[in-house]
Amino acid sequence: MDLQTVILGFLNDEPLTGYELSKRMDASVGFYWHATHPQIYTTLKSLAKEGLVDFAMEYQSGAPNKKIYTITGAGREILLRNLQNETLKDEIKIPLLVTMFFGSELGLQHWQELFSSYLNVQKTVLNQYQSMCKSPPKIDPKKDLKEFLRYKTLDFGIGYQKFLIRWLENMLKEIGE
Amino acid sequence: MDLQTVILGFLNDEPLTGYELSKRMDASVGFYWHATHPQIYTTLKSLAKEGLVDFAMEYQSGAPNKKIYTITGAGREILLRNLQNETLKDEIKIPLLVTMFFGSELGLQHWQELFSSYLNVQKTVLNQYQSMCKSPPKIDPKKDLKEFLRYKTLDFGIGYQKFLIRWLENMLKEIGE
DNA sequence: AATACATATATAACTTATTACATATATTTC
DNA sequence: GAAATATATGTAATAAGTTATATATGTATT
Repeated sequence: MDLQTVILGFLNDEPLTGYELSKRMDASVGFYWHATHPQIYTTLKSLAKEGLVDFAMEYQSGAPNKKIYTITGAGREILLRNLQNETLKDEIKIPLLVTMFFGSELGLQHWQELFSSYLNVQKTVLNQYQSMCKSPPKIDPKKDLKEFLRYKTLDFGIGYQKFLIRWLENMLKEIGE
Repeated sequence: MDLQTVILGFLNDEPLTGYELSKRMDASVGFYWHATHPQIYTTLKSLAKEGLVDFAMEYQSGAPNKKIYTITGAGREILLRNLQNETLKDEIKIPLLVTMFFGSELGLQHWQELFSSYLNVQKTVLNQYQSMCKSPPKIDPKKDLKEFLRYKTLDFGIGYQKFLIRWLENMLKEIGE
């Protein structure tokens, strides 16, 4: 999995500008695959060079011009091939755990503060996820696989946050505070 | 959090060669912060240049020579500073979720196979984690914060794997197979 | 004797990602 | 009226990470 494939995936749904792509990512896939805007703009440029996407200029008087990107036939082929051959090797970097592994010298009080501020952040994230989907819909995977799979990525996020929050609360109980 | 800090963290415990460092990482921190060996060797080189680590050659007749790295006083200072100022921004890349978001065209059967092979991998990982710690020890964080925090990183891994496995089993139930 | 695997180190070429810089307008808030 | 924020696009410099290649030995297996 790489950013090229992620961008092709979004453009396979609808034409988008770099800016919109960036916002879309932040609001969905971004939680388990993040990219900054310079990365997105440079990747779009190289995708265009490879003929996997195309773009149309939308000239705006007053406001800055837009480049609206669309996926090409070749792009769709590459997208499907990449999704099929995906090796599913996770890359998970959780600095809290690394800090825990090496940071016992920071002392108990530091850890109480760190865990409880991290807990607050994670509760906010959970609320964000839950507000994206108030009532869990009953989607039949046989009827609408796309909606089903997309809902399930959110369901994963909610489940993960709940696990994290439980784990942190238990941690705080054990170290006091 | 960066690789420099991770390496300094290990060397703060004991002197190690690049190779040993690589093995240590694979067996512990590697699960939530992975690095390849070329990365480790180049980072050690730059740490030495900055005076944060030092090394002694161990000449071996027959076997290849070793470079045994130790942390310096400056290195210990930087380590503690980095751990204190850690911003705890997670970077999580889970290609399965990205593939789910864009890969509905792959069809139900593909998904059944993918989820069940991913499930097997995750069960193996859980077994690995559990074999590292057969009986959950009762560690008093007030008495041995280091051992407590290190155990808790493993506890996190076990909890995460259990969540993942439950989620995957539920998924397979919902899509059949 | 040959193969495979573990130990041990390292560079080169390449790809990816981050941070800082740079510009420009519209709308909202104080 | 000023300041902040959102929209909108990009480049440059740097840092980080991957894959392939290179060398060399010990031990265990077949």
